[in-house]
Amino acid sequence: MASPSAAHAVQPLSLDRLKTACSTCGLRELCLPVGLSGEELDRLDNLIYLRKSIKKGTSIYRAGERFDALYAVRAGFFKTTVLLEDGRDQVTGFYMGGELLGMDGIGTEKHTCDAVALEDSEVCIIPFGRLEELSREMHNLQHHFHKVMSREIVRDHGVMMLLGSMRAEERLAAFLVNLSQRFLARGYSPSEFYLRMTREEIGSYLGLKLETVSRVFSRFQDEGMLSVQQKHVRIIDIPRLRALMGQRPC
Amino acid sequence: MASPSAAHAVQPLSLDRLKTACSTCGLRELCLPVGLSGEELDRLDNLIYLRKSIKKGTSIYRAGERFDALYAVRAGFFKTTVLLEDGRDQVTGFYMGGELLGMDGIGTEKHTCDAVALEDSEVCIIPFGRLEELSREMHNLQHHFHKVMSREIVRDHGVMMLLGSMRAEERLAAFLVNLSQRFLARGYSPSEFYLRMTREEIGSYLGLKLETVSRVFSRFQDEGMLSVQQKHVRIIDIPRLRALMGQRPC
DNA sequence: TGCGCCGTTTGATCCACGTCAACCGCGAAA
DNA sequence: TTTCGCGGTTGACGTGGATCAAACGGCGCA
Repeated sequence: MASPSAAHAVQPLSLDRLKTACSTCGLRELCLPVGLSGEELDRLDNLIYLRKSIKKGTSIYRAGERFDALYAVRAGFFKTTVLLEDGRDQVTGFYMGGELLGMDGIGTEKHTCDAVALEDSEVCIIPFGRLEELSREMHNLQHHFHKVMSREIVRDHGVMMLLGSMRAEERLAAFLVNLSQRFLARGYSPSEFYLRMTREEIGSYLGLKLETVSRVFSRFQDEGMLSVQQKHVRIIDIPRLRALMGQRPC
Repeated sequence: MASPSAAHAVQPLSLDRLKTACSTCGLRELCLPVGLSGEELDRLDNLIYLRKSIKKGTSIYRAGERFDALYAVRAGFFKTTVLLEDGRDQVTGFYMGGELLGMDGIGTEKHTCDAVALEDSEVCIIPFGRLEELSREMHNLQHHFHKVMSREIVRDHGVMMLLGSMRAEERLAAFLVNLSQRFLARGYSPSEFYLRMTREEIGSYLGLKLETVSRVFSRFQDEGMLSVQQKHVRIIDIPRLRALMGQRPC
């Protein structure tokens, strides 16, 4: 249903444009526009007018490529991976609607990881130079962008904690609780969802082998904490899962 | 010895002030002022006029405390640690001269880790609100600050890689090579230095137990790659150490 | 409808690192 | 100078997760 203010927009192009805008995006409360006023939103809309479809298995950018934009996930699901010279690679993050990709590239002007779609997806392109420009004029935007970067750092510390001092069960529990919360924030069920990534990708992110991930899933299921079949997960006992992720080994 | 330009500054306060300024700080090429012109540097000096001494073992800030400033290490050495409810804690980083601490706090306005001095140290206080203000007016400062945050993210990805897919020897090699480079960038010897942290702190950072760290040090020494006694390290074969950190297990 | 592939599950075995314990050595305090 | 305590080293042993291997099952494609 078109909003009253859009009713007199007669050109299809204009309508398309409207659909692209942050101001009408369902994810604006999770994404870059958080805290912006109506007028400010309009200015951000002028900056973010390009979108791009990314087919499953293809990448937005790859390590080594020139950095010049950030990407906001509009729809779909992504992973980022870094790789060592010897071919080993590791998943460093999973990204869903409203989350920002590409901040790793600012420091060196080159991307340092690959951002790969785990399903057919769509991203909004945020030219970084213009974002800096605009955030020089818009206090709120500037501050919110700093918050987003800071949270990425805190998230990474959480993963370091997980990789450095948690056992396999605790890691998977933490992973599932985190996914659950993020689905909830996006209006999806926190207790029932489809995993977009393989066991191997989960393992890579958690510093485990796929067999271990599979075994821990089975153990959780045996203990009645959740049910899994393939990529479909239903969490039955979130409190127990949550308790597990901060518990001593013995 | 006072520099010629400071010779006619008669008030002790003024001299003190001069010593505090970024413009005369030996670390300015590594720290926040990177890329600033003379006039810009002066403006930054007006912002960063407070310093603080931190005794060994005490902290600049602790998790949960209100965030309102960043801290640049002027002298000394720090670790940051996060802790789980159950008491487990983990070192998330080591910081030396010219590096910025506290960016984790921006996102939630509360610090999320403790920043503890590993030796008597000194930090410059950078009030964050004023930094945002100034970086709205100064392009270069804004961009450099974004780069610093981005590099923190990339550094964390490196640690995640290390924790998630490297063996103990590779981890310690990577750690030593990293330290070596950072000492070099600060004009110290890249091949001979004193560790400011204990084996336990190294282990915590690398996801290993102190005994393992100790054993790997001994193994490296037996193989002639370095010599260690207590906290004194002399690296004999950097190339071999470097080769080790990107090698397959077998 | 049947075939083949890839992701997953499960079992048997191995090994890198953790755990537990003893001892050493340096530096601070008495 | 001796003592004490903490950080570090080293050894013996245990174990969580890796590795190797086999089989399953859902899905795309012929």
